[in-house]
Amino acid sequence: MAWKTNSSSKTRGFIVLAEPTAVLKLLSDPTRRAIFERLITEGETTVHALTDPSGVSQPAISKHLAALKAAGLVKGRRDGRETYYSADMEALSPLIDWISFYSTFWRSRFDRLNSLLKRMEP
Amino acid sequence: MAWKTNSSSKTRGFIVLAEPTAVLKLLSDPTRRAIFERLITEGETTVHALTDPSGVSQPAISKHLAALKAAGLVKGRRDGRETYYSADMEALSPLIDWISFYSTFWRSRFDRLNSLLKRMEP
DNA sequence: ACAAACCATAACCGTATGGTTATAATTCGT
DNA sequence: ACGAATTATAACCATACGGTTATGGTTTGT
Repeated sequence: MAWKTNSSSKTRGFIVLAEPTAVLKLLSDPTRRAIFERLITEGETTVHALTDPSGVSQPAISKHLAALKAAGLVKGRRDGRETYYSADMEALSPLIDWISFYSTFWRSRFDRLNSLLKRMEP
Repeated sequence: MAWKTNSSSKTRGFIVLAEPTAVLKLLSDPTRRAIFERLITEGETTVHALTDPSGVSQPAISKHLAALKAAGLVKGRRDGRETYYSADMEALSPLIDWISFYSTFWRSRFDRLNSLLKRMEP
């Protein structure tokens, strides 16, 4: 299998998986994932709206948003003095691909074993 | 939505999601995820077999395995002086549930928007 | 015009984390 | 029986990380 660092795509028949490390690391922090989840469910949201019930300071939120943005998980639109952030679900692809790949791998192993057992039974 | 910390199940009609934080944290480390992937694809594997091409020391591998085991991602079977570890894909459920939940949420939002646009077009 | 609001960044800090070496405990092979 | 092999654990270390306060730059409202 071929591995590529940036995006997930099909090239010359090869299924090229992007490394899910960055996405996993970003989502593994609870506050950061909470921000991401709010952006998914509420759509465009400003920084101070995210800060309000978060329990952490505004700079903390801004740093998390910057990290998420650097990985393409969110994008920010400046409007006047406030910045509207929104989630980009597409950036979850590396993670979804990773899970899909190993789930289907495991599933096919399981299926093979199952059919083997079936063939042995009768 | 209700949140539960341990497992993922249906209780009294509620869909109860386990927190994916632990799984995400464990998989976000490249060497640790590499170990897990090897256990998926190769089945039961000993510690020194995992150590060999890993580039890190045997205690490092053992510590990673202990962490994975604590979260139920792997289980170990002692046989003589070696321990055979294997992956337990079932422990990925919290992560899969999380992705599924937010993917379908996003998908349904998209579908609603799409049908709205369709209704406006003609 | 000016104070307040909003956001990003810098500087700093305590802790978590992933790695190392050293060592102890079993178990295998001869 | 004894040395080698396998694994786990302890002790330690450098760095990464998530948080804080301080501050500066815009933009808004009055």
